[in-house]
Amino acid sequence: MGRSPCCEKDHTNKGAWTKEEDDKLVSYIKSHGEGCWRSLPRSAGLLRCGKSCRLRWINYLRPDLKRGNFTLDEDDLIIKLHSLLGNKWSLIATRLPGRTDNEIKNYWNTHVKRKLLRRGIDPATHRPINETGTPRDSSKARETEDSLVKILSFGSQLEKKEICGFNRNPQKGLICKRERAEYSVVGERSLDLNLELRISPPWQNQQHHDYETKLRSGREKSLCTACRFGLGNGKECSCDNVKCQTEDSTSSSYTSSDISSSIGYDFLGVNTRVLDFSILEIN
DNA sequence: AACGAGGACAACCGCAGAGTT
DNA sequence: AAACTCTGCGGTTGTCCTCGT
Repeated sequence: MGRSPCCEKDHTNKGAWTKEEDDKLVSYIKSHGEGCWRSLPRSAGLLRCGKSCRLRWINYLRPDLKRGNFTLDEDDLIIKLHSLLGNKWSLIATRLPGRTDNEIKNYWNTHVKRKLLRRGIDPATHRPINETGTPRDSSKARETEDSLVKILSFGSQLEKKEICGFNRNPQKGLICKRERAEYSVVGERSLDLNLELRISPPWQNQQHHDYETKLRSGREKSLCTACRFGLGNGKECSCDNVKCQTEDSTSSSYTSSDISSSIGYDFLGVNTRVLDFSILEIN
């Protein structure tokens, strides 16, 4: 049984958006908010597919979008993130405020790829083009694997039950198969790695910086990570967040001790307890 | 001025995963 | 558990623009 189409294709416009359509979409979302893309076109009086509306809003009309050329910093960040994450454009976009995954993908395909090729670097693997052999074949490969293990175990001491196999896919970069990646946290943080890439949701950048600044100046009380992630559980939590202590968020299955033990080693923006290493797959 | 090649980027398509019934 | 819906993602395509000849 096939899937039903997301919209009636006979009665929808396609192609470039007109100013009128943009205005309709913007004013509708301003008054009703995002979401329910399927019904939005009809409600907003647009002869467009819901997917098309979503794309138009996310990639072009959203007010927080940063237009204009990519800066050198953004350029470098994209390259670094791509070497780690591969073509995970949405994930990369979360680290570049005001940039969309589509924009970054286009930028990568039209600028960065060429730039790397000019430097003699394979944009798919981030390794010199003339370098032969798979990572597994060289000492460099071992280094690569070691660094990924360090990344995976960032800030914590992990008991490495079985080192997972690292395969390099030309399209997707390093792959760590989940069934072979079994780690468990056995102690406090021991590694002090500065990986530069502290991947987290975009809002965390400024918020985290502000929080740390306030903390240092004594204007902010310390909070457990559960509270900082909005997962506060009043029963177990003993941090300074009053809201955290009084709210009975029974919906959360994570205790504050679970989460506070994970402070400092969030990866990909998700607490390691929330995103267990055993299910982490980079591909 | 006309044309073609290549670049830039907006938009579309198909698929997968999560959520719902 | 299965069927279905909705949303988001990544790859690809289409169109417009710029530049060189």
